[in-house]
Amino acid sequence: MGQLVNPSISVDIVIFGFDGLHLKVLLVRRDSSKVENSLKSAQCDHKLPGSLIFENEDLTTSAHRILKELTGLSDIYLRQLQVFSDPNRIKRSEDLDWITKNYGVEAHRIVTVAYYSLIKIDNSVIKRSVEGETSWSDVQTIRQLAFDHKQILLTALETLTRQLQTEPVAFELLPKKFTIRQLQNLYEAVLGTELDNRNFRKKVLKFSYLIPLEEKEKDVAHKPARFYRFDKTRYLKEVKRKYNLSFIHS
Amino acid sequence: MGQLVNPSISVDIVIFGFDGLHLKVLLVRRDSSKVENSLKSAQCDHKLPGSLIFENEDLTTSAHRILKELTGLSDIYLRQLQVFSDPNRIKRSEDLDWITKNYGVEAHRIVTVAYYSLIKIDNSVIKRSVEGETSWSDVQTIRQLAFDHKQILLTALETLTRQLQTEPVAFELLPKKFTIRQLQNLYEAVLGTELDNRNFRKKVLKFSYLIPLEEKEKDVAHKPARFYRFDKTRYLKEVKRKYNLSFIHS
DNA sequence: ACAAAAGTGTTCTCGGTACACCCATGC
DNA sequence: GCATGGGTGTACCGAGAACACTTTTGT
Repeated sequence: MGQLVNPSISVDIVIFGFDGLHLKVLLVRRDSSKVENSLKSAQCDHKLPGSLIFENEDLTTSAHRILKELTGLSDIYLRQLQVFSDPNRIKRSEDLDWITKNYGVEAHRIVTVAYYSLIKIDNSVIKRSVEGETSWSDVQTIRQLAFDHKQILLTALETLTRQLQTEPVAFELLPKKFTIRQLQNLYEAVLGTELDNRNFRKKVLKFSYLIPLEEKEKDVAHKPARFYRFDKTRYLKEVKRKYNLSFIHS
Repeated sequence: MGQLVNPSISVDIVIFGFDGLHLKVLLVRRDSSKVENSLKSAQCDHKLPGSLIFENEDLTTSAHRILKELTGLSDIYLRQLQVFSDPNRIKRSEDLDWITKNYGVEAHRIVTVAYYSLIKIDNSVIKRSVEGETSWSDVQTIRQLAFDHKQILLTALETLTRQLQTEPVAFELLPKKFTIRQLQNLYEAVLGTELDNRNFRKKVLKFSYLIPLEEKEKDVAHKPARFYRFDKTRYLKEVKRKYNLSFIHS
């Protein structure tokens, strides 16, 4: 690496994606070949992407570095989640061995800062070098993960659910052109409920920042759906307008 | 201390209080006597309470330890805010000197985890040992603070504003018995707006978890106001009820 | 012509907002 | 009796929820 590594602070990232129907997380397979007794942890050999940090970098920079190494992309939605600092969060000796051998530093206790990130699956050409090591898993089917990563994932899910209801983060997960149905599917997948299509449409089509395009679906065996795109500038204007208005009321 | 200190991770706490009219923060005065050139930083000699962490403690435990040392209280509302990790957040050499001399460890770069905490000012008998060193400051009047603590304070304020509108945290800042007017003053102070008293009452009195008491104000030169208390159990029930109902809708 | 999903409108309820006056107390 | 802040009610408006049928395409 050539840079000074801080042996007590790491960054882990929950990277969400949406395939049109299910919410996915990007996981990496731990290479257990360096550690004996790897069979013991056979069922736990997936973890969140992450890394120890360099002494001269901001943690957000670390997180972006990890994302870049993994996906090749650099302009990605990223947000700090929270710190996980239980002194026993990495307790099993194989886990400590794995870290020591993987990073070449003597690891004792590691405090990790969790981030979560939203990416458009179509964009994310997972880089060749790590292919086979990384995979999209359906969030609903994940049973366990290495370290305390399951807990981190659950926290990220909670945050995503909340965000989705208050901020326009959905569009980070959808392709640039999307149909209203895709948008609704995303909300239904994350919130775990069914939504009334008529009311959903009525609601989202009121937003000035949802721009209808001329383009429509093709080769589908039903009435083709119109595509829309998200206009960030208009969104910011709309938020500002509401904010201003809220000062008139008391 | 007798315990192993981690020299690269600290905890800082924004402790909010409410005096009935203004929102306050608890600040500590830096003892600059150990550092030369202390005059240079005369205008910056207040900081948030904080400390480096021990290797064997969870960060929340660290934060509670700091609160206990400062106020003598242990059952206090505490919540993680976020990490501040700019490699240059502590850049001035006096600052580094101060840390080194204060903690007796060689400090280079410190990543800090900010917490925020809400306390009832009447309860908080600031412990004698640190009296004179700590003080409640009016949030609106604070101009600058040591390190990046001003920025941390602003982040905490934002979070508090948001929380106040979605969770019943107001009651952590008010005495156990309070009047509706006190509650309204708190909202007005934090949100920075005036609220219509009739509508405010109508709204909050609908909550089943706001319990009217028989007791009223005394010795006031106007109609005495009734006291209320917050019932946490009922709050949780009400939340649960709403949550269940939200599954009926779609 | 039929299957399959897209797209559309109306009614009702409820929460939020605007707004003005009487009430209990100390002095 | 008057000054001071506590406490109350009504009318309007807009957002959310329930609910069923027509449209466009491929086969």
